[in-house]
Amino acid sequence: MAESAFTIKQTAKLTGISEDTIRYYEKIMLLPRAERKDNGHRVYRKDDIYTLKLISCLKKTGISLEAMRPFLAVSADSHPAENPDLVDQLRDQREAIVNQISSLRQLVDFIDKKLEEGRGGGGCSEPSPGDAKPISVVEMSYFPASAG
Amino acid sequence: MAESAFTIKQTAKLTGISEDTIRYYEKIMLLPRAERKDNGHRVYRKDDIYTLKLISCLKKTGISLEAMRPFLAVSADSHPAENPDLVDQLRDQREAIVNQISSLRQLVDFIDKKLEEGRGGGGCSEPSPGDAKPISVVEMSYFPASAG
DNA sequence: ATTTGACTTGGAGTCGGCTCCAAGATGTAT
DNA sequence: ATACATCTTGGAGCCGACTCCAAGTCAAAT
Repeated sequence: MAESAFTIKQTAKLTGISEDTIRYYEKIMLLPRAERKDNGHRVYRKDDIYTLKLISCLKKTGISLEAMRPFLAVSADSHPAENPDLVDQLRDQREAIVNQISSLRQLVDFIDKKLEEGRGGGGCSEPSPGDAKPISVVEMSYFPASAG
Repeated sequence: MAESAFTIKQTAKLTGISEDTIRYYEKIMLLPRAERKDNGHRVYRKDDIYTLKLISCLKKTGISLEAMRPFLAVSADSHPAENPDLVDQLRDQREAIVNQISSLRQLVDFIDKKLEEGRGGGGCSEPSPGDAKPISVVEMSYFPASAG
């Protein structure tokens, strides 16, 4: 019968996202309106837990709630390839994330240099629009490139 | 004499950070109080430009202004190793960033999978407290690990 | 002398993302 | 019956990071 239903409290505990925040996500329609019991209480299922965990995962990457929508849409939709808009949004996100990764890598190098020695600078340039190649940040200049 | 001095307007243009934002950074003391001319106008030098570019770089990684302080301190301080607090903060940041990178990598995999096929899930687990090993995300389960 | 422009200050407003609260409905335990 | 817990709703408040504005200063151009 009841295929694993959870209260909002349990859901919060399972996902590490507070009850208030879960309700907030529903309010801003990041999540679909949750199923209700006769008394109006929200009911969550496995899939909802999964979605919330996905959100929590996306949050770790630092993206905004708005930017998450395509991911959640594509996660719900089992045939994403049929939706060109979605595919475009995902491609854009992918690119943004790859860039972010390379900024972060350079930052790690910057820290390592600072920790190992006591001098030297690191910078962060516009990642070349190629792809995620192993960048040798050690060779980077203080002033990467001036913004036009 | 004047070793390359810039107005706030020029600085904003050079760094891609708005004048208001630069003043704001000074107000919250993310930046040291800028030198002033006789008329009270701010003057910026090469080093200040560099610092602002570093901030802009740090912002790309998604860290908060508060979290930037150690970086800016270590960047200004030429002998960071002598300040243990700073070193600790940097280590913590390094760890956080490495974790963020692995979350982001998994996300890229998630997108790739969604784009290539039309199904499957990706998740994002707690990165094992070892280090940045090449994680084969392809093998990840839908429900990585429940939060205690 | 006055206008124009680049700047100063302090403070108010905005937006995203929560977080907290009060009032009310329902469910179970005593 | 009454107390307590668990939920509901709507709305207010908070924090970070800006962003905008009004009033004023100063310097050069007309």
